[in-house]
Amino acid sequence: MEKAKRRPFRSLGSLEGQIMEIIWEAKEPIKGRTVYEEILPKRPIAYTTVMTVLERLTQKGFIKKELAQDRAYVFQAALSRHRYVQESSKAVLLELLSLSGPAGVAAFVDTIYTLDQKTVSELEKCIKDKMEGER
Amino acid sequence: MEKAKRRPFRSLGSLEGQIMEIIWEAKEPIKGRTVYEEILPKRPIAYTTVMTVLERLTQKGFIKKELAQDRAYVFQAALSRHRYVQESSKAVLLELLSLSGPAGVAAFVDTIYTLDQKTVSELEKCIKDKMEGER
DNA sequence: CTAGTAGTACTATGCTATGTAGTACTACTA
DNA sequence: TAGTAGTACTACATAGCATAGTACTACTAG
Repeated sequence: MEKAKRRPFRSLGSLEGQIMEIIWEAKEPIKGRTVYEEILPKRPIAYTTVMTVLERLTQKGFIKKELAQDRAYVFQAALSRHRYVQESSKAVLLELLSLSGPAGVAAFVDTIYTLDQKTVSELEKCIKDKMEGER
Repeated sequence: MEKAKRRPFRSLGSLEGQIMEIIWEAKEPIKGRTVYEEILPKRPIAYTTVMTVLERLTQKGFIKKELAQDRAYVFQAALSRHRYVQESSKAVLLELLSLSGPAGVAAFVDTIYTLDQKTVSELEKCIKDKMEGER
């Protein structure tokens, strides 16, 4: 029995997400030690825990690690935040489509409009640009 | 340390989803046995497995069960497919917003346009209606 | 009225993802 | 050369999900 994984694109756990945040925030490659220090105030966990998660994120392809001069590895995003959002969006959309077709996606859009006005405006602008670009 | 569950709205596992599909498809309350029979061709699992999942879905509030005449329970959706889509959409959107603000949602919308033309058209129509309704 | 059958409830097992962390090995530095 | 920082390896707990067996219950056909 194959196990129809419902999401080809795996989403992140809370610690993983927090760490990705830090990595995205840092424009440059960042050391595990630094990630650890930044996360400490918010979440008192061990250095090795951070390293473990960093390793797992690397395996999952979310970040890349590279040997730096001082033999410490530095990590950087392999997937920009933007791209991550896109990928996960796509996964969700495809799920919605398969679940209830265009109507499902429409329901989604509908939901967007329940959000705050500012966001909606930005979206409209974005969509208009897009539409103009297409035709 | 509290564990910041990243999704207030829990998504469904593959079997769970498959079963919800069947329940949504059936317009009327449906018996466990029937669900079982419908799922068998696609996924050869035991009757009790189906019942277990049905029970879990009930506990999670996705479906309701009711005693029928012949002492068998019948199940029906407590959440319409539409509503489910909306709820999960909202969860995703909020996640996107917190992750990268309106730009994140925009990236999402962007992604919509990578889908097939038909879907996009439907969406545009839907959005236009919506916009007109608002102002 | 009794045996079989269908149904439900309860319980259990295995797997995977994730969070968490300890320990051992390595190499630089004071 | 000893201590320190870094990495790798291993381990353990928990939770969610898929899966299913067993025991108990109640209707139904002889």
